[in-house]
Amino acid sequence: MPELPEVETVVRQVRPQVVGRTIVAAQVFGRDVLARGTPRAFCAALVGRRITAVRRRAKYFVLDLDDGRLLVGHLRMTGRLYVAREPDPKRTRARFDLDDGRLLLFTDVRKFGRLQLARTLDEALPALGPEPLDGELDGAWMAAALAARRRLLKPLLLDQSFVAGLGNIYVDESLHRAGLHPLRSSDGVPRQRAFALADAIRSVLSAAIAAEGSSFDTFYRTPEGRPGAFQDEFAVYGRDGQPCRACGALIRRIVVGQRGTHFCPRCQPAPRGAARKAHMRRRT
DNA sequence: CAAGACTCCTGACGGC
DNA sequence: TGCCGTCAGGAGTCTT
Repeated sequence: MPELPEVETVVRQVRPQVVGRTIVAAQVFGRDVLARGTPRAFCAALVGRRITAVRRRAKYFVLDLDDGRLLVGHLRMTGRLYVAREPDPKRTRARFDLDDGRLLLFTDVRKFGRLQLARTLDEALPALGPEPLDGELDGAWMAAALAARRRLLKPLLLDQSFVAGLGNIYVDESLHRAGLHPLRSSDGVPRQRAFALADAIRSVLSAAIAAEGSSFDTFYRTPEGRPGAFQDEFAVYGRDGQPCRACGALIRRIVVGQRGTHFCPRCQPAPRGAARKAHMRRRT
């Protein structure tokens, strides 16, 4: 699903196609496309605006407009943002006609994605943790941040107010690279492992961006229409029952916080009592 | 503060 | 073959 690497790929590929272009018409289709405001005001505010930049914050994409306002969107599960010559009547939730005759489309099969117009990023976005690739998220930061909380690693890393941009796939992959079990408590992580986790997050995300993201189902495609390639490098995600590429033990899948969670029982040793907890969760 | 449940939505998939 | 139940998952909200 679109996480940081996928959104970064979208932004990089859409940017050269729309920067400098002016929106000559805007339409919104269906309910709940907009996180805030009315379709009428949204569309009226966009017509005539020139797009001056395209960027990413966490899993949000941001289009800067020449009047200083921002078009902010989230792809959630199945959203796509891309430039096309022809509309996609079935899935399109918002359509922006550009002055070169092409269309900037926001499509979304499952309709969880949202758009909004804002004057500042702070106005549009909830509280977000640091960007993993901006330098702030280093070993020292991670060690202090983990120690300051008492939460299971898996849901903590999914929490966007802790670290921005990670989703289910890259949390599982990062924990495996760091040798940390998803059910471990954050305050029990040794300092050395916290440093390893910071490194793991950065290296997994960088590798995934280089591969243009992950496509393991029919949903995520780059704006240019290609699947990503990082699914070929998954160490644990979706590999339950298959041997760990590092040690040969069979990858396991459990549910943590209502999320499918994949790990290697040998590379990521369980904390005390974790097996019992997982067992009880499955029974209830 | 932590954590679980629930909600939104629809294509894909397993079972019979 | 075809119908139907179940699942997946980001993030907000509500409850325990």
